[in-house]
This record gives sequence, structure tokens and C-alpha cells, in this order.
Amino acid sequence: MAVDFQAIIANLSRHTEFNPAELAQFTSQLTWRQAARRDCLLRAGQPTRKIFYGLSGALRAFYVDKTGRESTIMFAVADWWVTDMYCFVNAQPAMLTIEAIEYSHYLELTKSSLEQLYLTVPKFERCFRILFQNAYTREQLRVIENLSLTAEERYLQFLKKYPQILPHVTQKQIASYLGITPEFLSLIRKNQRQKSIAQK
Amino acid sequence: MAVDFQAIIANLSRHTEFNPAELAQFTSQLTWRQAARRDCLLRAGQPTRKIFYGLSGALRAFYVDKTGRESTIMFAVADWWVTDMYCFVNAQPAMLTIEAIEYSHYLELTKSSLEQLYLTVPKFERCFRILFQNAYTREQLRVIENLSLTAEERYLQFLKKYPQILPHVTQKQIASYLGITPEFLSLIRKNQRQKSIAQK
DNA sequence: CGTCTATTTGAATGTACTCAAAAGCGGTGG
DNA sequence: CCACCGCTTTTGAGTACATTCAAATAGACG
Repeated sequence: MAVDFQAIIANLSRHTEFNPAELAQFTSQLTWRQAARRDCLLRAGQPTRKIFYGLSGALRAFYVDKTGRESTIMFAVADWWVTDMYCFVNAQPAMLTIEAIEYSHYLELTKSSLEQLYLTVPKFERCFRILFQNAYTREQLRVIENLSLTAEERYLQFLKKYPQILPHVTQKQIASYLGITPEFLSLIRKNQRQKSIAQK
Repeated sequence: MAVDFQAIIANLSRHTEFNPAELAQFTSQLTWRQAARRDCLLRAGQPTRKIFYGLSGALRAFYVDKTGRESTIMFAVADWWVTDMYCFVNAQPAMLTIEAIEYSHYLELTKSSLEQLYLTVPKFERCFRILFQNAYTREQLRVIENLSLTAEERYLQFLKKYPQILPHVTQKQIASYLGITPEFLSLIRKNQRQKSIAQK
């Protein structure tokens, strides 16, 4: 079966130049998979041996606290990497659950394959150094926003920042990403509608 | 002047093995500095060309929003790296301000030196890949905590997680790290005292 | 020692949550 | 393909968590 690796190759090549042999070595380690709506790629408590790369559809990583409340850590649409990185890196059972929001295609890479790649092709160190660097700065911006913005401002920021995610997710899921209740997000949206009418 | 690089060498060597020549190349790029209480290492709006490594004392990185409210992004005591990473990486003017909380020693490394090191000694890619990986997972945990815990729980978590930071910082600074007002942190502490008395 | 800032306390307020119930919409099975 | 069921969204009332403002007290730096 000929799987189309163009998307992930283009993504890697944004940061580093690879030759065909290196790319072949990389893609040989990838497993192509599909998931139905609500399928779990990773369940909290399970070993965390894989990292995922979205091709189509949408994935969601979330944490469930002791009271059962869900906090969405990230959405992964096409061309996003996702896993429970802390547990992946430290070989711990997952804290997060990752599930398909809708029918999705994705690629899977194991921790041992990735570590092999680091050793045999050091350019992958560079490539993933840059990916982690970007991931870190993105999370740091999110911390700043969580600390300094109101729920309404965070919602508007989310709309602006992630328009490509919107078609895939429910309001309830957005609320759990923003750290508010679905009821309160509904109220925020109502207020927004009022304002946009008042503008006219 | 013989500067003591043992601490930073030990820190790097936790992740990767370097030979003496490589370490010498690294340390030759470092500048040793001291800062008095309230000195700014980086001011919001300035170019962000340097990354800092704490040796003694304590540094604080914070964001000031349009209303003048400060959000502390991180504290850096001995053996912590700190900069406005987003702006450092993307060569943007700083969003954050970094200042010394107390008289401190630190090392400085420029972006161009670091990029040179990546190219001449690829092991530094590995080393910083791991540093960024850890930084990313740490920020992700903080996002989870900010979303799923109350202010009181976040405070207790902070005490548990960063005991080495406590002696260096004021309550006001802790409050700005937790995303609450100093008055409310004061109340939380009062409630904590009540509880610990009730225990007896 | 004096001044400036941090901390505490309290009252009034605002932001966001809980609980409950109705309305809307979408996926699934018959 | 339609109808039903279940989940999402909306709405509202009452509540809890956290803030603002103000003033008194305590501490720390120069």
C-alpha cells in the first residue's frame, strides 16, 4: 500500500534539509492508521510509547481530573504532532487521553524508532529540537494568556489563532480547552452576538 | 579571571557526554555577569539576543499587560536557563522583562553563539533538544494545573514543586506566578493556617 | 531611623460555576 | 431515509470563588 508521506516530509523539511535516503529511513518507521470518531489512540494509565502526526480529521488530547472534569490540552488537526509528551519522554503511564474527534488518518512513530533516528541521523535531533522549541514557546504563550486574559479574551484569541481547528470541534471541547464551563462559553457567545448587533 | 563553569558543565553533562575540547568551546562563548537587586537583564521591547543561566541569587521573567498587571512566567534560581524564548527564537523584541530579584550571578550566551555551537558540535542539538523537551513538558503540566486546579491547590502545588525558589521570592511574586492577587494569596495562607491549627 | 513596599484585613463587587430544565442538532439504527 | 435517542447548547436562578478598593500594620532596604 502506497501511503502518502508528502505532508510529513514537507513538515520536516521546513526546518532541516534531508536527502532521500534519510527521508526513506524516517518514513520506514511510520505506521499509517485510521481512527473512527471516538476511537482512543492513547488512554490514561496506558504505557506511552508512540507519538502521533495528524493527516486528516482531528484528534484531541485531554486530562481528566479526580472529579471527572476534562481539560483539553491540545487539538491536533492535519500536520500537528501530538502525544502525552511528559509520559512519552519519561516512559510513564499516560496522564492524558487522546481520541479522534471524527474519522481521522494519522501516522504513528514509536519512541524507540525516534531514538534510533536521533542516533543514526543527527539531523533529526536538530529537527526535533526545533519542534520542541516551538512547542515550548507555544505553551508559554498559552500560560501568559491563561494568566493575563479573561475567559472572553481567551475565547477571541482562540478563534483568531486556530481558525483551522474550529470546523472540527464542539463548543464544549473549546470550553474545556479554555478552562471554563460550556454554559459560560455559551453566555460569552451570546454577549458577543449582542455586541456585534449593537455595532450596526 | 577564572570563572567557575562547573555548575553549567555538570548541567549539560546530565544529558550528553562532552569531551574537554567541546566543553572549552562552549564555555568560551559564555559571559559571566552579576546583577544587583532590580537590575534588568532584559526589558520588554528590547531585542532578545541572549539566553541566561542562573548561578546564584534569583531571576524573574514576567509579562506586563496593557493595564499594568504583571504575570510571572518563571523564576530562575541556580541552574535554570531563562529568556523570552519566543522572542529569542523568532528574533522579535521581547514581550517579557527579566530582572534580578536579589543580587545574582549568571552566565549569558548569545543566539549567534548558540547557533554556531549547534553547527560545529551537533551534540549541542541533542542537549538543547532535551532541554526544550523538558521545558515543553513542564509548561504543559503548568497548563493542566492552571486549567484543572483552584488557586489554593495551585499554591500548594507550587510549594511542593519549587521549595528551592521559596526563600528568594515574595508573596506578591508568587501570586503573580499563580495568576491571583496578593490579597487573595494572603487569604489562602490564612485559611491554611486555620486548617493546620484545626488538625492539632 | 525613615521611607517605601509588602502583607493583612474587611467590605462591596464581579466573574465564573453549579444545578436544573428546555430546546436544538446530529448520528445511528431500523 | 426517517425517526428517535442522546448529547450539545441555551437559558436562568442561586452560589462560590476571586477581585477591587481602602486602610491599617508589618517589614525591609538604603
